[in-house]
Amino acid sequence: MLELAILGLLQEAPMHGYELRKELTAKLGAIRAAISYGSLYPTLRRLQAAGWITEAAETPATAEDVPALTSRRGRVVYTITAEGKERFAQLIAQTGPETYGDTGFGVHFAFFSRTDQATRLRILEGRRRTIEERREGLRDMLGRAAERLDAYTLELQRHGLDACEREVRWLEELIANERSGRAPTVPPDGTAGGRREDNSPPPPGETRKERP
Amino acid sequence: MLELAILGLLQEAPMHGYELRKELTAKLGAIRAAISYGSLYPTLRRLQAAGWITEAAETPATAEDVPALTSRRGRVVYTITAEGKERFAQLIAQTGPETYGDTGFGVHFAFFSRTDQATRLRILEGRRRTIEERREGLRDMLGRAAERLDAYTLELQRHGLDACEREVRWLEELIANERSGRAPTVPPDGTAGGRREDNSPPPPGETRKERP
DNA sequence: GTGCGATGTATCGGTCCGATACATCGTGGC
DNA sequence: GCCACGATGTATCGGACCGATACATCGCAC
Repeated sequence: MLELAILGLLQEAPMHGYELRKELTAKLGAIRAAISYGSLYPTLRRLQAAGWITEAAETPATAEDVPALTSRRGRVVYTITAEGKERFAQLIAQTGPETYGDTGFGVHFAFFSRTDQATRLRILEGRRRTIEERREGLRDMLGRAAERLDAYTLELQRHGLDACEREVRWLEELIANERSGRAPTVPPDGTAGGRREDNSPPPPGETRKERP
Repeated sequence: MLELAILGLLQEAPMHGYELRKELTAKLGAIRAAISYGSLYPTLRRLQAAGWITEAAETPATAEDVPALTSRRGRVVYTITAEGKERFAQLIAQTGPETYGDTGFGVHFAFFSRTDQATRLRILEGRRRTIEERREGLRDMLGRAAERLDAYTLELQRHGLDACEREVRWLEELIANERSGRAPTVPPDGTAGGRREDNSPPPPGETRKERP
């Protein structure tokens, strides 16, 4: 998962580790707290060994001015390679059970603007399936096995069930939007929408289902 | 986390691994999919080494009848020890940053009926604090940094923000309930509430805020 | 001039997961 | 009669990821 996220971010611009972590946190803030350096650096090492990214010591723009006295050490900038872009394309397109888990889905979704529509639809429907199953499990528990559990556990299940139902509705909306060829929901004032680089869908619709 | 959950479940009854996993899945179904054997067995080993649980090969009740021919192998039953109960009490009472994360909070909450009220309140408030911070982070992102992110990422943030707001409200309710000395919300038909063993709170109130 | 928070790179031990392997049991179909 | 199949059951291995920790630099406020 980290691999996919790193490759995706480096595709936008070369970065050093610290920056990468901040961008990662910004992009995935909704699904995970903050990614640890204990994961980040080893993964960068691995990606580099595989030839998907290259490491370059930062050369200050004004290199001639201050040759080597202040020395400006550290700051290793990582750049994605052609093979890395290929790898990203492969990872982003391939779907499996882990694509539908909480983290996997979140990461894939965060890069939906680089994903073709067929894949987007496949992922959204797979995720819906997964959540529906979780929901049924919770419903069963709250129905049949309720007397075996204490009041707090039951309340936890109820809250979880609520979240499942809510997410299924959210996914339904997204799927409907996707099928109609529209971009995802756009905020009321309409001034959003990131820079368009490669293959995000044509966003012709300005419809926004109001959220009261 | 697993350690706490296992100790908590074995306190209700001795079990073998497979059963433990099922119970774990039932109790924590709302917060995590299903715990892996790759975590369960090593943890059981660790708990046993620490003297918190004991392992006993299952002796069939009708042991004399079928002495050793069919042999009935496998089925190792784990039982919690006095030290284990002590350890559980210690783990359930101690709070820290990891107590307020998604998984940590879920596990602690699932054993709230074995937790004293002061600790319950501390955990609920800590969790609320954590979610409020996550919420503020998402709000900032959707406000200031919105133009840097694509439409899908923004939609993900919105959904995350929504979930945060919802959870904060849920926690507020629970905190209010806790302060007033009531048990957690009780389903409308009122036939719930697990067996009462040690220290769950006196549940005098039958009030249930209706969920339309 | 000095302390302190942000920036920045890096490792280590430990927890947990996913895949895999293997054995037993009951049940239903042929 | 028998056998395939799904549930029950124990177990290991490699890998992903986290939390704590260490250490160095930079800019700024006091």
